[in-house]
Amino acid sequence: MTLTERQREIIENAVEIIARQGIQELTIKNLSSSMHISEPALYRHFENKHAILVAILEYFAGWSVGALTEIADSEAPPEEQLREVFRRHISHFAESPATSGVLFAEEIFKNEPALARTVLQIMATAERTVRGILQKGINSGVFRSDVPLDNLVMSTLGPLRLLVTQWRLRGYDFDLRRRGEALADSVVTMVSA
Amino acid sequence: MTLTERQREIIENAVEIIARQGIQELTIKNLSSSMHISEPALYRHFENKHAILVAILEYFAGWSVGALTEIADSEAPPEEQLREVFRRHISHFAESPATSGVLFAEEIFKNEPALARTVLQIMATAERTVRGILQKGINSGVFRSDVPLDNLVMSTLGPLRLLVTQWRLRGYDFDLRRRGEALADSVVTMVSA
Amino acid sequence: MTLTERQREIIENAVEIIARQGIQELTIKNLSSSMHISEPALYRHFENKHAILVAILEYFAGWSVGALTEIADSEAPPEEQLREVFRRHISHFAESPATSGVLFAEEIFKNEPALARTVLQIMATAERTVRGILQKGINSGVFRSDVPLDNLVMSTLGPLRLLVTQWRLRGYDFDLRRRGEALADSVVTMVSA
Amino acid sequence: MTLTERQREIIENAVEIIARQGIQELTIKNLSSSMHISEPALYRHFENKHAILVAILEYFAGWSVGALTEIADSEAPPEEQLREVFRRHISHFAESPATSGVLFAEEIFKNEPALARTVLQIMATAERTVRGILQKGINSGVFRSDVPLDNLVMSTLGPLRLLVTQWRLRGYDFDLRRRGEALADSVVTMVSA
DNA sequence: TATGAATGAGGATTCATTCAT
DNA sequence: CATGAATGAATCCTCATTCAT
Repeated sequence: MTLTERQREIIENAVEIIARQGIQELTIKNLSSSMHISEPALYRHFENKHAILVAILEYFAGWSVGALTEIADSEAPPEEQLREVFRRHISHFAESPATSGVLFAEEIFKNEPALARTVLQIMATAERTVRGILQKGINSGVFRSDVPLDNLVMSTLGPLRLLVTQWRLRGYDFDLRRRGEALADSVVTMVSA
Repeated sequence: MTLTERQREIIENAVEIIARQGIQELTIKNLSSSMHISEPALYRHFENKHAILVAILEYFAGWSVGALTEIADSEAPPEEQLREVFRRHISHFAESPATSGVLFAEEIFKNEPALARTVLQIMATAERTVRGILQKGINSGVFRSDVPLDNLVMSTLGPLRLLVTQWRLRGYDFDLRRRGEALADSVVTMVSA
Repeated sequence: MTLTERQREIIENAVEIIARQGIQELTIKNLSSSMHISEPALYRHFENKHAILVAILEYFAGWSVGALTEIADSEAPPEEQLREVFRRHISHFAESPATSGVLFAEEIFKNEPALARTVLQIMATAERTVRGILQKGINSGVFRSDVPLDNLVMSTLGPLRLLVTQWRLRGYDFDLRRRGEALADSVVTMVSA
Repeated sequence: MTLTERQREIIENAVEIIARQGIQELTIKNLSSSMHISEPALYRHFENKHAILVAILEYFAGWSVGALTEIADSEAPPEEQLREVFRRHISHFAESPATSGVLFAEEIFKNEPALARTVLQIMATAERTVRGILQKGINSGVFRSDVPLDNLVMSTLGPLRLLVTQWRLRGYDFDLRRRGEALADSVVTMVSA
């Protein structure tokens, strides 16, 4: 499912629209006009609107799985891996703020069960990876064991999501990297034994 | 801004639709037919669709502020207050699952700046209250002081939000109260000195 | 077809709306709310909207026929009678500017043949009266006889209508009486032998 | 602001509808069905209904300004120019009776201030041109000087408007050209010294 | 590869009117 | 005499999509 150059441009524009104006504004008309092409032209590149949404999600799924796998497979100690989970996500969002509007906005895909499932899978992958990291840390005694692993996972990903959500809702008006770094420190501190 | 009986019914139906099918499906047609009335009939009770969304948000804002104020004003110790924040929210969602789809789904109101602002205010109120509780705990030495207060707040509300989000996305397929209680315990543990 | 007090109020309000906002804005809702009553309440006084329009026209027809007959039956010399035609119309409009918007706005009643006919009758009555006055003047040698009577009529009523139309379109921003008086003088001058 | 072929067809149909049934019947549905296309198809050619009305007015404004300028710039003597003003307008209306319903029906555009202003401008242009012609005639001693110029203008345009209005209201049931020619003669006679 | 023109379905909203109270 | 609640029909307009070119 590799994308053509044009397809990439399209989903970038689509993401931008979703981020800036919400999904309700992601219409074929808006999308095509943002690309300075005609509406039918879009259909040369994607079968229909659904296919565009699918591509958006797959794009993120690919990035997410890739990034998380890389982290989990690294030699770094668990605390560092945890920090890296924060760092990678936050870097990604800081570089293309638009994406944050899509990745954490599950509502968007509610109407389309197939997409909703993909979203859940992306979330599940992230959870699984973080759980793995935490488990390693617990085993090695770096992370606390007085809290159920599941809740430790929530306590890691929850704050990360909330930070990004607020950043987005507030119009990207604070320094995400700085706040993200600090939050990662705090989370690691709280998670540590 | 007290609602008539009929207005309450309408926003209940609207919330239900948003929760079950997403906002894209909150159309005047769907809403009116879910109430077994004609479309124009809705306009006797709300000036327009926007007014319905406003009413939904105000309804939640009212609930939220009320609940949080009550907690903060209680005599309970900080740990207990924190647990109560979890309990109240989770009770509310468990009783009317539909509402969770609205309260944590900021995306919904993206198109309408006035509504987006209200959402931010609701979030801000929650944050302020939790910050107050945490501060009290820090002062009394119950909560840890080695983590910036802001991040402590994120580490409290982030997991709560994430839990509810997952519950919703998974079709309410787990026992929110039990998981919520456990999560509250964990969060309190992690936040404690 | 005598009107109740309430009916008179209603048609006055209706005329006001037509004058200020155009017929497109003459809706039952606008009309009832301008009277601070409910919509169904209007139906106590008029069978339907059509009946309101009929009443408006009959109201004007009555005034117009009355005024013109009085003038034609007076003992005044033709020039004076002609000036009186101007004066009476202009006084009427100056006193209730709203009415000008209805009386000369034949378009308004286009959709309803019955009403269109009434409008034509009102116009025809005015023409007939003016023709009579002019004929008298021609017979007595005061008015010129080198122009067909029909055209003399047009040259009398045409300018009057145009003056009122412009006054209305320009938002009643000039002194209708003064301009009307001057115009009457000019018309009499031009019509005189 | 040149129109495409299709746009011209649309405004011709729109004018026809206004003329025959009144503006109240100029709906997107009526207009599109009169063109044997679907409603949305119209929106390919005009952004919205307002734009259609604007185009109608601009079309007339263009014609009107053009015709009047041509007349005023001609070498013909003032009496002849005055007659030409009548002739050109009347020819135009006789050829496409529909247009008369729009050009002299200011009420139509009442709701839309922008359009109302355009109507006033068209009227003002006509007035200015006729005033110029009359002034020339007065200067050269052909036209009378015992009547204020303003009123002379009213006495020229007023009858012309009234004639056309009556023709339209009576369902185009008399020979406009013949009556127009005769009226022009009469007006010139009355305006002459 | 691109587009101009078109469309069926549906969007929110307003209309005049009715009816039970 | 008045109203709150309701409605069928119609309003303008937008949607994703198609098709001939």
